[in-house]
Amino acid sequence: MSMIAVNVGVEGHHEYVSGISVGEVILNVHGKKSGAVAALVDGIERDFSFTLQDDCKVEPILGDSKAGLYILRHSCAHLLAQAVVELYPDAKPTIGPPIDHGFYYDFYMDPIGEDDLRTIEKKMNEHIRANHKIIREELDNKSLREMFRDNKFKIEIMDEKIGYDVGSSVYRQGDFVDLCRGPHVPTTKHLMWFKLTSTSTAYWKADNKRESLVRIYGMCYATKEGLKERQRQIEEAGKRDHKKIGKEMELYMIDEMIGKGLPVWLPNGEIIKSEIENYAIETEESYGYQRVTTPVLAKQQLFECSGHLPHYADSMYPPMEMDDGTYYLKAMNCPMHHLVFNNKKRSYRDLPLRIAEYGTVYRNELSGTLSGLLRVRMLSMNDAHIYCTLDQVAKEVRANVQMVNDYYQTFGFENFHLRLSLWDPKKTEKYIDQSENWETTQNHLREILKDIGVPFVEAVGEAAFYGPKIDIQFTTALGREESMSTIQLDFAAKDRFGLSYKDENGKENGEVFVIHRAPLSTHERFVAFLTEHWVGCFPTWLSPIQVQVITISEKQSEYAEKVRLSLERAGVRVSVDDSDATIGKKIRMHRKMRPAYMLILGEDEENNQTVSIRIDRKGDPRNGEQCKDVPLEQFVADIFAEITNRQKELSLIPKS
RNA sequence: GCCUCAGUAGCUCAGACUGGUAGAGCAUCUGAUUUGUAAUCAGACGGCCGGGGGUUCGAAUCCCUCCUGGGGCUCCA
Repeated sequence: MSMIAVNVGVEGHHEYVSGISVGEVILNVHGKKSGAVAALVDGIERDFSFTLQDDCKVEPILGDSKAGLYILRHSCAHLLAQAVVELYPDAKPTIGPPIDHGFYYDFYMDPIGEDDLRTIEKKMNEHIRANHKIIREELDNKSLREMFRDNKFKIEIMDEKIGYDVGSSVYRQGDFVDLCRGPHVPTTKHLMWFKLTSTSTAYWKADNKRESLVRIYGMCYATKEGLKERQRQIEEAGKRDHKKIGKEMELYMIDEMIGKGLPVWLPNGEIIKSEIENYAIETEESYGYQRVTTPVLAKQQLFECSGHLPHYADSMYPPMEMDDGTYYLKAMNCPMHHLVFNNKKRSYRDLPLRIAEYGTVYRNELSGTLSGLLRVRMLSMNDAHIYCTLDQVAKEVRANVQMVNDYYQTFGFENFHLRLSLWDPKKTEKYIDQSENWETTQNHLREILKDIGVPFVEAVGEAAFYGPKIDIQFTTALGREESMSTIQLDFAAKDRFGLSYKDENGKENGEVFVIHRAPLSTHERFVAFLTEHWVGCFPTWLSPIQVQVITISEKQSEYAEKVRLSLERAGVRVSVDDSDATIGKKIRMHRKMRPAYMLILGEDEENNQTVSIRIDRKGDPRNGEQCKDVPLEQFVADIFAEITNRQKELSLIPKS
């Protein structure tokens, strides 16, 4: 019997009999309650049953670590499949991966509803109580194919990922067995803290020409607290929902008579949108942009020229037949801006030329994807296109990354990262132009990003149809990632639109590169983000109601009117409530509209020409903070400064 | 578009499973009250129960269909 030396980390080296399982080693070193679900043997994830033959290094993978949760969720997906095939013998399991906050499993079966999820959960709990061992088995190719001969999806997976020469592993728990490379938790009792969350459909291989599958989502954590915490997070995100807050604050409405995905900006929302737009105009003027306005529709020929019709037609509203041709609503501004560029002969002295537009485009997004202001068919934005030489691209991109940083600073966004979005060379039909151009432009952008020195990730298949992009990705309250800003490099427009300029040598030069950029997403989406980010408690400069005046009794109506006038003269948005309701009632009524400040005016304030400032808006942790006896003149001057500086915090009441 | 859940007063929601005269709170309006920091009292107004069709003596309720909204349809053994 030979012995092996196992490096168990801080505990040093231990000697064991060769052939011992890694689970036993972990039990020996870390005890029963270690919280380990699997192990890292020489850096490779292994089941507890993995046997050690030689000297090696062993580390436990804890259930609440990132890798541990991944294994837990993967195992929970198997448990789900076990319950589903037992309850629905005809169901064919396909794939069941762990995902960021849980897992899912896709089945080829008849659709099921929410009630069925509870039945499945019960069955899963039975198997957890039975505490099945989860056993790994190695099979050769032939036995593997024999075992799954009734499941064409598993066979297809083998054809693609395993082939015909080698075998692979399966995992068995009770009567259930699934093709899987593992690793898994040792027994089903580790999967106690799970919950099935929803069901939906997905296509096999995300291909809508293939079979439609039933997808079941769930979440799974190592501990009760983990599960509770996630449920709390979901609940918290619900409170931040812009659709709910948007309704309370009367920011926007959507009416069936107008159409889905076509929001109406109500006065309060319009204020926020205009403030953002004014800020953008100011910023972009300082960055050397010139503004234009182009029509919302144009002839078919324009969109054929731009490449929209061959590559983007599905996302455009259907054509309108007119006596002089076929018209389309614009889905993007770029083709018209290209024509602006071409409107006169350009010299190298004109470059870079930055053309901006504050307008609205219309896109026929799939009806099922529409959601409040977050996904709409009417997109208002501060759009712009930069026309420059290849040499100038780096500087322009850098300026744009800088601009995005400026904006995010003002809006207080911290939870974001850059993403280089590349094309998918396997799906060339989705994109225009030749592969050499894609490769060189992508490399160019990558170099620029490296040179700027900001961290970024790369994503294949996320490019625009006309070129690669730098996207700024934002993480929402629910932990989901959304694109917020985008900087896109277009190498195809110059040929399609014949863009050119007279260069320093007096030659007509056609090497005009176009940068498409939208640093603030669309106004619709951006306001949705802002609303969620601040729970509707906007900084003063963005607040639809900056000051809500509340009188103690109707005796102060006259003074309230004076306060209103002083504030309005300073350009402050103010609203007065001098009704005969009690003070408590009035505060309660107005907090839902989330004014930046409430001003309480009573006899004392009137006598001394002062105001009593209060913060009270739904969802604000500073609620109830107040500041009495502030001279009216001082309040007006201070709030004017706070608004003009676009301050993020309410500074008129010192933070306690 | 596809799957799933839902739609009742301006808002938030009962009633539906088991068919029998549509309910509550808030908001609004009218009185009373004149208020000191998260709900003063009383009364009134307010509904094609999302639309259409069906079953039934009778439908908010059961069935079909359409519309609108929420969630999902990106994560690959």
